[in-house]
This record gives sequence, structure tokens and C-alpha cells, in this order.
Amino acid sequence: MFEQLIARLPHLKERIEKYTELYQRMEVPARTILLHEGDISRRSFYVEKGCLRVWFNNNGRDVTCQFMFEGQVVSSADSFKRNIPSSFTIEAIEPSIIHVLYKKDYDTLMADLNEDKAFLQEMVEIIFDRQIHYMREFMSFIRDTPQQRYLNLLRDKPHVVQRIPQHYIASYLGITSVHLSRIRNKIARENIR
Amino acid sequence: MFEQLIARLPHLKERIEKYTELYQRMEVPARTILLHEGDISRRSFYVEKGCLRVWFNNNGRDVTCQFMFEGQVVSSADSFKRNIPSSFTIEAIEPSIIHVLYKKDYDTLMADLNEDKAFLQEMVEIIFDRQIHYMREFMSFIRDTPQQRYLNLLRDKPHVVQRIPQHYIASYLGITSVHLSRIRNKIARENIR
DNA sequence: ACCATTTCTTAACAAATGTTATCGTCGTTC
DNA sequence: GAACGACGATAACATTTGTTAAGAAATGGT
Repeated sequence: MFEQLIARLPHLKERIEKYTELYQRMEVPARTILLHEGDISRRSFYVEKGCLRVWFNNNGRDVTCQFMFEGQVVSSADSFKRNIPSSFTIEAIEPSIIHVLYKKDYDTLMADLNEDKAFLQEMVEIIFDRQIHYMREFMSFIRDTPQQRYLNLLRDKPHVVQRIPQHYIASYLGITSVHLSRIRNKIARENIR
Repeated sequence: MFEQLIARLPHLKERIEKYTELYQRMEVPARTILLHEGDISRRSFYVEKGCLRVWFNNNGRDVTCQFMFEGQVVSSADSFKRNIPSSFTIEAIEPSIIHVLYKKDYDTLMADLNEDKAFLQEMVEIIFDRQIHYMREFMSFIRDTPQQRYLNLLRDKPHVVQRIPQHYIASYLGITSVHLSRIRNKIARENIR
């Protein structure tokens, strides 16, 4: 676990391994809710196998805002860090193997790690990358049509399109599944010509 | 300068003041471009007075993605930090007083400050807040209609609606100025009834 | 005060997107 | 293998949003 991370940050190897020990392995079937919108998140998740969907309720309907796959870590960052209600739900949509880190273990660990300059610097980098990620998603929404966003997704994250049911992708793109179906049809017709 | 910041982080007072010294004051008229999209950003800006608009070119037309006012710091974060071309332009849209920090001064300062745990922790918090900001903007785009986004803006940042020309707000909302005008008309009619 | 420019509104029409409903396929479960 | 539910395609129609163009209103510079 966390092999990729250790490969990227060999100087933090021991600390990452210490971190790993605190995780608890868990197998869950599809449709398991790991965190409910509105609850305060006390757990953070690492995906060993499977796929999670992050979504929130908007006037009675799902709005998907993220998909997480093998090797990714996910938590309701603001809820977990600031003890406020989560603004979204985290749900497994495939049978998955998840490693869970409880808030109290995380806090203990962080208290240690805060003494550690190298770790803090790494932390800055990681959060910074997340900032850039969301900034780009945001810019794409201002800029692109739904069709363009779908083509971007095909280009940048083809595994998402392959693994995720289409109606979830539609809501992630901010459109209805009917409209996504039309867009796909249109793209297919254009490719034949 | 930076009084609010010092008030919030009194334990970092000296370092913030050291930071301040490196800034250069600059008065610019409206329509001054402070950073061109595609250029590598070597400067970061603090707004003492006036207003900046952050935008990028999309097939020949402006897409606005942010407004910055008095007391805010702005840079093309990824460009400034990673030495890559900026994905947007920064422009003063009112006559403004700007304080400029050059990259080389910033780097020197950061090298010092990286020795400083308290500062690094603060840094994590600040970047983390930016992450949450962009995440929320992103979620709002998936979730809300343009009319709702305009009402949110009126509710959360009325000063933006008051100070910024409407066609810029339209592009920030991801719609045309004609459509924003229609939305405003509709809201006004609903309020009369 | 005057002119030029920018900004905002409105209208008419076109294109994009949503809504509702129906149908076919596929996988799961009993 | 029958029943069921999830998923995706499609159609018909409604609503939203974009495009273009014209004119009114506001703003800034001289």
C-alpha cells in the first residue's frame, strides 16, 4: 500500500509506513455509503480496489462531483479537517477494498508530523495540486460546452468513461443522461463521416 | 499594508512585515494588463486599492474567472510557483494601487520561511482554503442554474455585482451578457409581484 | 457641455438542453 | 427461465440559452 507514494517521496518512507499501519482494511459491496452528506466525517479512505463516487443531493437528485479509483485517497476534506458537516456523500459503486483512517489516529499522526519540516513542505505541494485541480475543473465549466467537457473526459480520463455508468457521468458533467446520450450519438455520427 | 493579516496571525507579525518590505508600490490606470496569458508569471500582486479581473481567452472571447479587490493577493499560482505559462490574464479594470512582489524575492523569502514550522502550517491552511474555494465554485457549476448562481453572487458577494460591469459578471457566471440581462429582468419582475 | 465609447436592454430567431415517457438490453435474483 | 431493476437510446415537446442587431442609457475624456 502507498507504494507509488513512497516511490515518489523516498525521503518520507518511514513516516508513510507509520501512516499505513493505522489504516484498517475493509471490503465493501457496491452501493455502500462510506460517508453521508451532512454527517461530520471522522474517516478518510484509501482505495485499494474498486471505485468510489462522490455526490451530493440537489433538490432530490444526485449530483456527482468526483470519481476515485485504485491508489487514490479521498475524504470530505473540509468536513474531516474542520469538523463541519460534509457537503457530499461518498459511495462505493463497485465492490471495493478500502483502507480506513480514523480521525483520531490522523490527528495523533499529524501532531507528530507537524514537527517535521519536510513533511509539511510535501503537504503544501499536495494541497496545492488539489487546488489547481479544482481550479481547472471550475475554469472548464465556465469555458466549455457539455460536449467539449465530455470529449475532455474521454481524452484525459478514458478509464472514467469506461468504468462509470453513463448517468453518473452525465451528472458529473452537469447535464442530464438524455442529453449525454444525444451527445454520444452526435459524436459517433460525426466520426463515421 | 497586510494589517488584516497581522491581526489574524499576530505570532507571524515580524515575518509578515519582512515580507511587506519587498513589495513595490505601483499605480496603474484601468485596463492595465499585469500578466498576459501564456507568459510565465514572475510577479505576485497585492491590491491596495481598485479591482483586478482574472480572465482567459477562449476561441477569441474573454472568459472571466475571478475578481480581486482591496486586501486580496493574486498571482497565477501555478505559473508563479511552477514556472509554467500562465493559463490566464490579470488585468486592472479600475485605476488601482498594486503592490508587486518579484519571484526572486519571493523565493529568497520562502527559503528562509521554510525553516519555520509555524509559517508552513499557516501556509497549509491558506492553500487549503483556496482548495475549498475552488471546489465550491466547481460544485456550484454542476449544481446551479445561471440564475441561481447570480442570486448566490448577489447574496454572498454583493460588492462584486455593484462594482463589476455586467458583461464581465456574465462571463464569470458562464453565460452571455444578454442572458444575464434577461435574468435580471426576470428577477426584478418577480420582486414586484 | 460635448463627443466618443462602453454598457445595458430588448427583440426575433436559432440552437442547446431539459422533461417525460417508452422501449430494448442486460445482469441479478429467486 | 421468469421477474425484476438498472441502464441506455430515442422521440416529442417545453424551456433555457445563445446569436445578432439595434437603440437607449451611462460613463469618461477633453
